[in-house]
Amino acid sequence: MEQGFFAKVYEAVRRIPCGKVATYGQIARIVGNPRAARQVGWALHVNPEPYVTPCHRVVNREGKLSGAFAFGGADAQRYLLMNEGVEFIDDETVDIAKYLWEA
DNA sequence: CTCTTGACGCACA
DNA sequence: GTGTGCGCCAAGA
Repeated sequence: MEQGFFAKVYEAVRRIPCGKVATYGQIARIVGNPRAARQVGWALHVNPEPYVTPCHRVVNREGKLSGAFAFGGADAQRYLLMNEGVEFIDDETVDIAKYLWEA
């Protein structure tokens, strides 16, 4: 089941604690490819198990939602993050400066 | 096997 | 500080 890059992405994303958010670049760096931030998003795109891979805690460098959410839409993502205590600056932007996950 | 697209990031103007 | 362009890695057609 070792998909290599993908498996690492899922593993890193699952490490994100509740109430925290991580950036694609952060995940990319963890998996060993700091330049593969795009592939991180792709890994979540093919996210085989969105219930175990909290892609809703993964946002871009600006804390902005990707827009393409595998759970049910950005609306669901806002609800989940807000439910975890994450504060939103905009309807699709979280206060990543305060809720950024520290690996 | 080759080209384009893609849930991003960083450098430069 | 803001806007635009290029680059990196991987997968689909």
